[in-house]
Amino acid sequence: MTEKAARPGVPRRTRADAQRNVEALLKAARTVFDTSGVNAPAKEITDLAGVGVGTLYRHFPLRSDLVKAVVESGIDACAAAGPQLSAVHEPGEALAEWLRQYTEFLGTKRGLAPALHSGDPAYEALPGHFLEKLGPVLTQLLDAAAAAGEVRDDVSTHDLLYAIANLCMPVPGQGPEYNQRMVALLIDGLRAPRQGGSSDSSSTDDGR
Amino acid sequence: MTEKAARPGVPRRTRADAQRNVEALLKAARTVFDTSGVNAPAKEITDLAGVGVGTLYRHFPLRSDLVKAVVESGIDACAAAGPQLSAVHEPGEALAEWLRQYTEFLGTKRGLAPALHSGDPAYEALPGHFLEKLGPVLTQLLDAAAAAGEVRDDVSTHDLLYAIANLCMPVPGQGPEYNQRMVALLIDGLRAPRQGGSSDSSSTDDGR
Amino acid sequence: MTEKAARPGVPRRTRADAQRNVEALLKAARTVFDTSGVNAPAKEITDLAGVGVGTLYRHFPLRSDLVKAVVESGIDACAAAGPQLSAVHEPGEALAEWLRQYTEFLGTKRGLAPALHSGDPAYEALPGHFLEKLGPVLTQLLDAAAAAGEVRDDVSTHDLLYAIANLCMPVPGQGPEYNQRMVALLIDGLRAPRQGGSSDSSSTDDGR
Amino acid sequence: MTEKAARPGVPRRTRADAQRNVEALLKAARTVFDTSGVNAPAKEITDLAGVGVGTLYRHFPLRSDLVKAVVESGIDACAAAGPQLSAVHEPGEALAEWLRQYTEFLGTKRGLAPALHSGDPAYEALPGHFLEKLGPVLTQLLDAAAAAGEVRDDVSTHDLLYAIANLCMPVPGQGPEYNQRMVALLIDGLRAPRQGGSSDSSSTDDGR
DNA sequence: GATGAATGAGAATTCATTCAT
DNA sequence: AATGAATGAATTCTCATTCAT
Repeated sequence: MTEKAARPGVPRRTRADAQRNVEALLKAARTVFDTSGVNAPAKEITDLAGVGVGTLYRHFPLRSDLVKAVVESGIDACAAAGPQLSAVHEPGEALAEWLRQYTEFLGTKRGLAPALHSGDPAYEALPGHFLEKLGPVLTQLLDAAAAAGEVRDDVSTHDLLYAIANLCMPVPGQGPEYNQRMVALLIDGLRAPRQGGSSDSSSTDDGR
Repeated sequence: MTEKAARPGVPRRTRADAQRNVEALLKAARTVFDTSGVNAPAKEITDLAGVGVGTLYRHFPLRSDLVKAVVESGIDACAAAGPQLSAVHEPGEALAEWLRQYTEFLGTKRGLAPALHSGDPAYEALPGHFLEKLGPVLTQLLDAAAAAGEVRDDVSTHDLLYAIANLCMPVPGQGPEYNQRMVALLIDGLRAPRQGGSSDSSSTDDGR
Repeated sequence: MTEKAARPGVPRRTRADAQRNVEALLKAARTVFDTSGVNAPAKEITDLAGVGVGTLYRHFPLRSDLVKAVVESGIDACAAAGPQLSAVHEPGEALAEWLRQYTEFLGTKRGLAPALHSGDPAYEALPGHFLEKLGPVLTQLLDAAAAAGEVRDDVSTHDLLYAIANLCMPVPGQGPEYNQRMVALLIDGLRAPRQGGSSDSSSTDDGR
Repeated sequence: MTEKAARPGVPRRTRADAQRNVEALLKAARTVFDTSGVNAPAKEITDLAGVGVGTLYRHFPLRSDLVKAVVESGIDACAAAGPQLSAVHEPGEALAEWLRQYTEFLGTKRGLAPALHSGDPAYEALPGHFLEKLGPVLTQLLDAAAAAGEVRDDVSTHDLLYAIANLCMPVPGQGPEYNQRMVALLIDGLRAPRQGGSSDSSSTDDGR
C-alpha cells in the first residue's frame, strides 16, 4: 500500500504508452467513423490505431464510450468561443459567427451524425453532452441577440443546436461548405422578421 | 392490380396474394424502419407482415430494394402537388407551401434518414430517386419564385431538397412539428433579402 | 392466414428434418457434455451433430436450454418406474431398488453434474426439474417404506435426491459401479436403525 | 515466516511482502472460488487480494497451482486429527468422528468441488494430493475399525474419501449441515451389518 | 409462390498470459 | 518483486441469405 511511495524512483511511468494508445484510438476512430460509420467493426479501428482489440476495450468498454470521447474532443474549444465573440461583436453578429464556428466544429465530426440519429439507445446520452456544454454558451448569445431585437425570440437554444446539427449531416456530393451555406440560410431566417407565411398561411398551425 | 387481366394467357392465380404480401411488407417495413432503423433484422419485418422471410427476399432481394420501395411510396403524390400549388398561389407562397408538404411527406419516412446518411453504398442511389422525381417539381417552383423576386436566387433545388431532408431528421424529444418549425425558419431565410451578415461580416468569408 | 388450410396437399413436412437435427444435437450434446463438460464450445457439439451453429441456437437459444433438454431426456422413464416397483416389492426393497435405478439413470448423465454444481445461475432451475418429476415418485416410496418401519423417517425426498445425485458424480479412475456401491452404502444407512454414534457420540452434535 | 533467517547470505528484503501477497491471494482465491467458481477471472481474485495480476502469475503460474494451494491449505491439520482421535476413541467412533471432521474440512472448500469434477485435466492431479495426505490417515482408522468388527470391511479408503467429497458438494438451498447429515447416513451404512438388499435383491446385479 | 429451417460468415467481447516499466 | 497495460486467441451469438419442401 505504501510501497509506491517507498519507491520514489519508479514514478509509475507506463502511463505514457497508455495515453499514446488512447490518442491513437481516438484518432483512428474519428477516421473510421467518417469512413465506415460509427458501427464499423472494432477491428477496423484498432488495426488503424495499431493496437490490439483488447486495448480498445480496456479504454472504451462500450462502443458509446468511444463515440462519446470522439464527440467531446474539441467541444471545449467551441464552447470557449462564445464569450470571446460576444466581446467583440454586436449580439446578432456574435451569434451568427458562433453558429458558423459551431457548424465548422460539426464538420469535424461528420461521421458521428448517423450515431446521433441511429435511434440506438446507447447513444441517447450523447446529445445531452452537447447541450450541457454548448447550451449555456448559445443561450447567452441567443438571449443577447434577441434582447437587441436582432433575432426573433421564438427559437430556443435547443432548437438551434439540433437544427444546425441536422443541417450539418453530410450530403452526397457536397462538402462542408454546403452545410455552411445551408446554415447561413437558417441564420438568415433567424434574423429576418418573422414571416411565417403570407396572408393565408398565417392561419396555418405551423407548429410554433 | 390490373395485371391479372394484362396476361390473359397465363392463369397466374396467386398474383393477388403476392400483391397483398408486397403491401404488407411495405407497411411493416415502414413501421419497423421507424422503430428499429433500416438495418432492423429482416425477421422483425416479416413477422410484422405475417409472412416468411423467403417472401421478403423474393420481392426485395436486396435490403436496399425494400428501402427504395419505402422511400418511393408516396413520392408521386408529393410530386403532383407542385403544379397544383402553382396554380392557386403566388410563386413564393406556392414554393413555401410545397416545402411544407414536402416536410410533411418526409415526416412519414423518419426512419429512413439514417439510411440516407449511413454512408452505406447500398443506399447511395436513394437520393437520386428523390431528385429525379421531386427535382423537376421543385425547380419549377423555385424558378418561378426567384423570377418573381420572392426568394433569393442562389439556392438550388438540390440544395433545398437535401437541406430540408436533413432538417427532417428526428430529434430526441421532438416530434414532426419541430422539424416543420425549423424548415419554416429556413424558408424564411430563403425569402428574406440576402443578409450574409451585418456590415462588417460582409467582408467575412462566410463559406458562401 | 387461411392459406395453409387452402393447400391440404402440403402438410408442412420439413419438420422431419428439424426433428432429426434436434435429436442429433441432443445426442451430440450428451456425448460432448460427458467428454468436455457442459461448457464445451458450441462448435464442438454442432460439429459432432453435423449441423451448423445456427441450428443449435435456433433450437436451444440458451446453453441452459440444451442442458435442460439433456437432463430431461429419460427422466420420465425413471419416474414411471416408481409405481411399478411399489407393486411388486416390499416397501423397503421397492425404495432401494428405485434408488438403484435412479443411480443408473444419473450414470447416463454424468457430464451434467458439474453444471448442477457450477453455481451458474443459468442452471439454477435444473434441480427444480428433477424435483418436480421425481420428487413425488420418491416421496411415495419413501413414505411407504417409513410407514412400514423399514427405513428411518428423518430423511426427506429432497435430501435423498440430491445426496444420491452428489454420490453419482464421476470419480477419477472409477466407473458407474463405484457410484452404485456408494449409493448402496447410503441406502444401508437409510435402512439401518438410526445410530447417530455410539454411547458417547450421543452427546456429539452430529449435525442432525 | 522463518525463511528470512533460513537464507543468511541472501539479503532478500522483500520476502515479507511476497509472503503477504501469497497469503492475500490464497485468501482471496478461497473466497472467489466459493463465489464464482474455480474458473473465475484472475482479475477478480487479484482485485480482492489487492495485488496486480502479474503478482498472481508470479506465485501461481498455472491456475491449477492456485487451486492446489487452496486445496492443500488446512489439509495437514485434518491429517493430524487422525492419530489423536484413535488415542481417545473406540476404533469405530474414532473413524466416524474423523469423517465428521473431514466433512467439516471439506465444507471449507466448497467452491473447489466443481474443479474436482470439471474433467479439466489440469485438475486431475488434485485428488492425488488428498489421497497422499489423508489416505494413510484414513486407512489407519478404517483398518482399526474393521479389525474391531465395527465397520464392514469392503469399503476402501479411496472409496470413502471420494464418496464423502462428493457428498460434500453444495446443494442448492442447503448449508454444510445438510452435507454433515448425509455423511452421517453414509457412516451409518458403513457401520451397519452389510445388507446389500433383502432376499430377492440378492439375485439382482446391483453393480457391486 | 410461400415458408421457415439451416447455414456459416462476421462481429463483439472476454480473459489468460506476457512483458515493459 | 510488483504492477497493470497490451495482446489476441477463443468463444458466443446474430442475422442475411439460401434452399428444400
